[in-house]
Amino acid sequence: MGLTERRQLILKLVIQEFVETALPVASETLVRKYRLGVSSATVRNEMAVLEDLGYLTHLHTSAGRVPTDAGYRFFVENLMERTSLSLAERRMIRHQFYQVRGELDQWVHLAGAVLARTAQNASLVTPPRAADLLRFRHLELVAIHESMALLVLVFHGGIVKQQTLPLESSRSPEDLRRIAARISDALADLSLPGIEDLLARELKQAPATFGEFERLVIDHVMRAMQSFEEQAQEQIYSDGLLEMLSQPEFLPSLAREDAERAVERTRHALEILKSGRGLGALIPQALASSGVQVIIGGENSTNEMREYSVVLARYGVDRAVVGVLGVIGPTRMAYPRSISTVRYISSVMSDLLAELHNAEGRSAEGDVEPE
Amino acid sequence: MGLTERRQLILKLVIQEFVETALPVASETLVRKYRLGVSSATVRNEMAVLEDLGYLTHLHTSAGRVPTDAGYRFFVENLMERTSLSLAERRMIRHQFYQVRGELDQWVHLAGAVLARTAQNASLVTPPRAADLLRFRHLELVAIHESMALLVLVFHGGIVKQQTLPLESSRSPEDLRRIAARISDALADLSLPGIEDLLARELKQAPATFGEFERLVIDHVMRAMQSFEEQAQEQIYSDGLLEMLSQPEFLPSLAREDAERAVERTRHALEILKSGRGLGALIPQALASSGVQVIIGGENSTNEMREYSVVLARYGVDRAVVGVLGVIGPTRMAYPRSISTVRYISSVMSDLLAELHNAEGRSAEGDVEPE
DNA sequence: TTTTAGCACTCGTACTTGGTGAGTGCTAAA
DNA sequence: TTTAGCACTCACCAAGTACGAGTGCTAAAA
Repeated sequence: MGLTERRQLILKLVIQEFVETALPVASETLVRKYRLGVSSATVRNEMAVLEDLGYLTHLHTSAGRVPTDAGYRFFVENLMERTSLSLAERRMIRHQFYQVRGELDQWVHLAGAVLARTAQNASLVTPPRAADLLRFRHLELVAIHESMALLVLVFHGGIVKQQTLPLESSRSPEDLRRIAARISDALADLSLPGIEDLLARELKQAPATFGEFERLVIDHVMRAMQSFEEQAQEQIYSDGLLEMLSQPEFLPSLAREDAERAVERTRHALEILKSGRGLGALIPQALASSGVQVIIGGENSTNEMREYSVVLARYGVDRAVVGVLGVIGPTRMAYPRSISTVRYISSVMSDLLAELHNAEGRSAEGDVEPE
Repeated sequence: MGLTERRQLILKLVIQEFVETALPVASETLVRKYRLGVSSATVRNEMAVLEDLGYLTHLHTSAGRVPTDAGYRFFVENLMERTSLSLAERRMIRHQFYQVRGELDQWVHLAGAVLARTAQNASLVTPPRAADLLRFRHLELVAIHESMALLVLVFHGGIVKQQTLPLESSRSPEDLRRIAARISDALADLSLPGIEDLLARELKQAPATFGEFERLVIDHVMRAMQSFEEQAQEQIYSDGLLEMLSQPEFLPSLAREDAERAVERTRHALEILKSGRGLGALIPQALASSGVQVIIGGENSTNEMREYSVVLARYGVDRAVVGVLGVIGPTRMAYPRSISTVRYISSVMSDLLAELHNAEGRSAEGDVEPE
């Protein structure tokens, strides 16, 4: 493929310019702004070649050039300079996470907010979940009143679930405590299939190990695990809608265009983020591969996402708990910045989880960006 | 005051018509559609009077009439027929809550979703919180590994909080269990000031009751309670943005108007819901009063909310746990429907919480709408 | 062979104009 | 008090015009 130095430079500049201004880029503009030392006609010729190669387009004859998905792809792969967040930004982010270090359930929200603010686009984060199957660790029964108890379930990876449990007859706190301890010991470290096995074996024993009430509790545990496994796939937390909607694509005032388009796009963006359609498919993919993944526009599996790019990374502790986080925005996106943001926050989250697991995080692969 | 029957009828019809179509209402339209038996000129004269009284306005000379805030207020107070949700709707809603009856933390989300769908507007829900001070019930310590434990806190009202707790030295499960039981007993049923008292008294005793580690745990408990009390004010869950944005106010295609307005309004709505500015002030107010509250447009304390109305109700079990839920949307809102939706869902939530508290809910005041 | 000046051509954007129709406000008669 | 009649207002729409940014092409220059 005959992409001369100059053509690469021009492609890079067109993309940088377009990402910055959101306006089609004219040959004249490039020459003036970047002192290319050649005439606009020359640049036009080069642009025409880049267009033939599929890296640029125009909306109509007398409009400037705009990158195509393939153009962005080439940029991300070959032209982009790999940057990091500034030291000040990294410090600030670390600090914010430090402030909620004890509250595991805040991490996801914070990650979402920070991603969005830093990349100026929407973010998506899946809560950390067990790398393979959810494993039981411990349960607790707390009476609320005579006929109602609270069942608190703790799983490996620091995952906590609560459920209410109706009591047929009043039970003393000691009674509940004893039962909880008994079941906790019996189920310790088991996954859902493991518990099923246990019950199957237990059924064959003549003197039943578990009483009726204990069976009921175990049943609730199993159902909670079941529903957790099922829900886990779909749970995508998302934030930064407002940041994304500040992009000119959604502001008719800046990008001269039919204002109705902006409204439609806004609704569309809302629907995507709310429903998670088109996003769900990306998660398993991101979980399977390491490093930062970039999906650009039409590369998305669903047509709905044609105008959006997604930058994703896995985070967590290998073979223990993992999750996915990323940035989503219009294809006209500051890829270098999005990528470094995603990479950095993934490493922070990994470190946090590693602490919980007393293990090395998988922020590895040479990306470590120490505070 | 001098509002004849006919004028009241006309005001009512203007509002009904405007709420339905979102278009200014012409005198002719009313005569035709509702067979008023008088000429349009008569209706115009009456409308002019209603305008003088401040119940209606015009955008310009040759446009139909539009209700003012005062018009809506009069409608809500005097003209509106009090309706209920249909039996089918109530059944469906009850059913949905029944399906998540065990999962307390799902209730808020479900309430938000159902409110939004039923009222076709955005919803807001605050999680149930202790009516006065948060009271401790129970805690649990679960080791995650040698130097990290999970602290699970259970408070009155079924509120559960989790925190991680670094351990200086490894401790056996029995050790942790014993410590947890000891502290649980000591702090049982105490509020934050109560715990402070206890510690103050304990300090005077010669042989210290609590060891160093136990003090650390109690410290974490107190900090968690503190931060919970502080956060509780601001926690407003909101849903139904998409439903609200389907209202013609936000769709330039239907309501002929500068499309840019629609975009601005959309951003504005997003900001309000996200930041909770202008909403926070309503919560204490709604907590203080019983029954459904309606705040219309300019009646809001903040200017930002000038174009929105809010329908709010308290829910919960008096003197135990309470929360607030409601609907927010453009002033052009189907008030009867919003009000009955809010009332019904408040009663459902109250019933659910009452079950947890083994007490009668406060869905009382004659509004009981049994399934 | 590559670069560039020059220029015609295209097409989106903004602004103007005139026509249309919905709806009011007023007046005078019923 | 009601109503027919009518002038008047104003948003909306379509067509027309002018403008300007930017390209594509061509032919000459390097």
